Amino acid sequence: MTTRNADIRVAIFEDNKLVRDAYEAIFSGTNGFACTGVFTDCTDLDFKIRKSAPDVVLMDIEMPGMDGIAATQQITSAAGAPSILMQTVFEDDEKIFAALCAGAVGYILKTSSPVQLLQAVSEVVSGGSPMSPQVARRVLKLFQHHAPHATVSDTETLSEREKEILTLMVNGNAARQIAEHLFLSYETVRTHLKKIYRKLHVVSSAGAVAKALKDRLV
Amino acid sequence: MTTRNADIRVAIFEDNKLVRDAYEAIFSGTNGFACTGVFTDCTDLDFKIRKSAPDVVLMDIEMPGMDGIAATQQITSAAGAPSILMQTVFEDDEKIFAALCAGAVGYILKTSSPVQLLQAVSEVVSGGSPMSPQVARRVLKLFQHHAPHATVSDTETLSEREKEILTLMVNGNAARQIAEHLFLSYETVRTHLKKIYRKLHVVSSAGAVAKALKDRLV
DNA sequence: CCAGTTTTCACCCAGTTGGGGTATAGATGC
DNA sequence: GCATCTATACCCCAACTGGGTGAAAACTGG
Repeated sequence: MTTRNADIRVAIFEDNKLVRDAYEAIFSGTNGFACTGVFTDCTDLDFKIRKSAPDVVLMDIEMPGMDGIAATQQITSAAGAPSILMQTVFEDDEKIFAALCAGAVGYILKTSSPVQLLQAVSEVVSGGSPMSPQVARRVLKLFQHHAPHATVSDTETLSEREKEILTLMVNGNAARQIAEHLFLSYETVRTHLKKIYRKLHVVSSAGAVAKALKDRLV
Repeated sequence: MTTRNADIRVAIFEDNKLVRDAYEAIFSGTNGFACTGVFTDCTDLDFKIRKSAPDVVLMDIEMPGMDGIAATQQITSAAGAPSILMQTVFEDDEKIFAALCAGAVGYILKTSSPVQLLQAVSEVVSGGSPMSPQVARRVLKLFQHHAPHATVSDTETLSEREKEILTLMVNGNAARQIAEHLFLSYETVRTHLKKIYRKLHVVSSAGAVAKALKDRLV
């Protein structure tokens, strides 16, 4: 460490100058924190990370060139990588999902106060994942069912047998295999399949499988 | 509503008497909150929920008889169900995962202070998902681990064109439709499909769709 | 007991699918 | 330049699929 042992080393990736300067001032001017790098984009990303050797990277999710999500993926793929705290102006389910999949450990809004920001970074260092309860709820929603189309009404019109057959289909079985598996005649399985297609408003096995997985019918 | 309009109605499920009484005291004795039900177990669960009509259910994750996870599942499966805030003594990855899958919207530790507890319940009501940064990190870990199977190696062997065609298939298109959509000949699309099947190790469109969705290839 | 639903099975038929070839044009790479 | 890859396109053929119709057995709830 080149800084005092208690200092948390923070690197900032942010394309907006006003925000960038504000962040730099906050971390540079607060005891216990050190701003070891301020960057406007992700070119030479590996070099910038090595040079600033941060404990925590504050990463803007939207940046020109390589965006924050791609950068997060690249940074976290290395061994001993720093923790990455994403920041965004507005919650966007898809982006949140992508950022967390990419390996970000926390998520804060740009509307957070300086105190909240410092606290969030501290929490990241001590092994936490700070995020606003609102963002946490969104993450949970994605987590609970990545595609919550929730066609409950349709699910329930499917009989037990039909769900059973749909499940087998999702697991890659063709009509003939399903028949063998359930000790049914091939024609019976086909009859079931036709009814399933009508109920799900699809016209092919591929469509049925897609609907089953997207709507969590199985 | 039988209570003042600003009051948040809370129902408590907790088998330990000391904890139970403490919680009741906290919610009964704080302005803006009303404790509308205190229960030691989940027998007659539906009745207890209907009777107490809570906005938020504070649910112990471990209880004799039906545990808090099963109870959460039952409660959230009904329409217009209350939000459920889980509480536990110690973080347990599996239990956290199960509880959130069951539909809990938040998660707090029993070591939380009364103020934190009240704040957590308030956050639930206003659409948030309160959880300690430590718990959030665990959720994220499970989330990152469970959700993105990301068979990157296999995905990347699919060419851009192949991914494009696979996406169209997932969206319910047959070979003929894909051909029209991409201004390709029917036979060309079929050639692509055959290559996709070989790469994904499947033998049908249904299998390809299942793999694409399960492994998030599209 | 009767009506309705589910489950089971069968046949017909046009169209599609999956597997196997073969081949040409363009891009990439050494 | 030559190898390789990708995208494009076509052919054959057996098998499967999806739609329709019909019908019997079993169960469900009045």
